[in-house]
Amino acid sequence: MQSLRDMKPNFSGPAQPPLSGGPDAYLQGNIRMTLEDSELWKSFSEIGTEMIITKPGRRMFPHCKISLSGLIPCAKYILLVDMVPEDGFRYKWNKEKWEVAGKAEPQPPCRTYLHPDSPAPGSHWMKQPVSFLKLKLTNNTLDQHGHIILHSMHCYHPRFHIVQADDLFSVRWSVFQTFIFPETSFTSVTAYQNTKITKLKIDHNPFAKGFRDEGTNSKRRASRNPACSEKKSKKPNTQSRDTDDEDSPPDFRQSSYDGFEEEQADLSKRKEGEVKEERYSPWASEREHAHGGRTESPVGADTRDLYNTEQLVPAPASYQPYRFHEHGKSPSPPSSVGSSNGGSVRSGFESRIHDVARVPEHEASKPPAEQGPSPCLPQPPPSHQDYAGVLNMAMAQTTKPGGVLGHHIYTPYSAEQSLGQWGGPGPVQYPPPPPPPPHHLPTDYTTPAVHHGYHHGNVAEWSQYPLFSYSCW
DNA sequence: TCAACTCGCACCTTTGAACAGG
DNA sequence: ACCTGTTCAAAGGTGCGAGTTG
Repeated sequence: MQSLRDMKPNFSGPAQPPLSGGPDAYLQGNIRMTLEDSELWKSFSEIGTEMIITKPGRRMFPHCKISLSGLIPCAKYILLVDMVPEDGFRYKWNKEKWEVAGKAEPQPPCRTYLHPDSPAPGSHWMKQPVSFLKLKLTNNTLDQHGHIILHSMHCYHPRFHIVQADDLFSVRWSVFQTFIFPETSFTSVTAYQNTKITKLKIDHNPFAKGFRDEGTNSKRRASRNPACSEKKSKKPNTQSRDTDDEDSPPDFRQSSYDGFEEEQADLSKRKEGEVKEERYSPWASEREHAHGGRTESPVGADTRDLYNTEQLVPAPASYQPYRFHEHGKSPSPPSSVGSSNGGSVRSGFESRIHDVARVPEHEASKPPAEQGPSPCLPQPPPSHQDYAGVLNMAMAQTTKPGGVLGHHIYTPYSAEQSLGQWGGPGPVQYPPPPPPPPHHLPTDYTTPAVHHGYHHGNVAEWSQYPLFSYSCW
């Protein structure tokens, strides 16, 4: 397991003080997050994970499931997940590979999924793996169910946030610790593009059991398409026209997901992350960027480094790039992805800093080659990238009278419980308007006063706006 | 023309209520 | 009355493939 700091050799700042000297050092010290089903995630990531998004919302598979340790058993924590764009591009599936198809669409309203158990004591979170099974993805920008809104043919990765907070209202001035697992990056699609992914999904998702070759539905498929019945009865994946059998990891081909779950008992299959110092809410961070702090200044970089809220859990090189940038016409092999920026992990890192820290329209005008290859590749996230997920949220908020905020957090509470929204009312402007004038933030984001000063609003303000309309129960 | 998207379908798992038995 | 286990139906999660859209 590698820390974010390890992946950023250029960030010359002193090894960041673990903030151990601070008053909240006790809660920063040794939180550990482990991705369950890591091997399954890797098997998808090696091919290029795709997640179906639909208007009514679709679950992720594999779904996000983590284990936690190092929490204070009696202290309450809130767990959140949001989706962060990997870059500023839209992709298309062309000839068995992903290619850049233009600039990314304006980001939809950023939403955060709150684990239904939140808030709960550390002992609760640590006693068993925490599943985000009910998290759903949608491409419906007008979604009213609280699903996470994504654009199709774009690349994202989930971010996990742990906040020590007694209740939902105190979250915003609590300390965030953010974790990322590179192997969880995925491309959102409305229909599977890569038949290998389809096959993996069918093989491991119990709900898709009916599509397995050994399943009872071979008759159904045969009846639906008699012409192909012979092929389909022999091929587990009815869509597969490529070399599935050879290319798919044999371990996953016929095994059931249940079986895989059993295998997961082996801790070696997990992916662990160590905590990095976390100081303030990622949303606060993004706000900083949205206020003009998006930063290209070295000072800004140092500051980000010092107070970075994101915990990177780097992926092994084995499931590196599968996606090619088309720029320059010739798709570069996975190994060349990093080299375009110098060949180091750091390179991809920096490229993504550009990708996410800028206004999409802006970055799209840049030749992708300059920005570096992308996406969905298990790359170390840049510190800027921490803020990407809510960048447009912050922009929208700061530009719309009344403090519109696009970052919605949904909780298990009922729709009737209008606990409020993360800082603003109503629908976010979409696409987001231009960023507001620069606005500097103090470095101490841990005090409520600071949050107030930056439009985090107060409890009363939140409670005006229905937010927790989505129950994951 | 075609890629992306939507929708209805059949098949499947999950969930919880209802019931029986100890 | 309580607990446990079983059965069953409803709800909802899947990918497929045809049709639609831009």
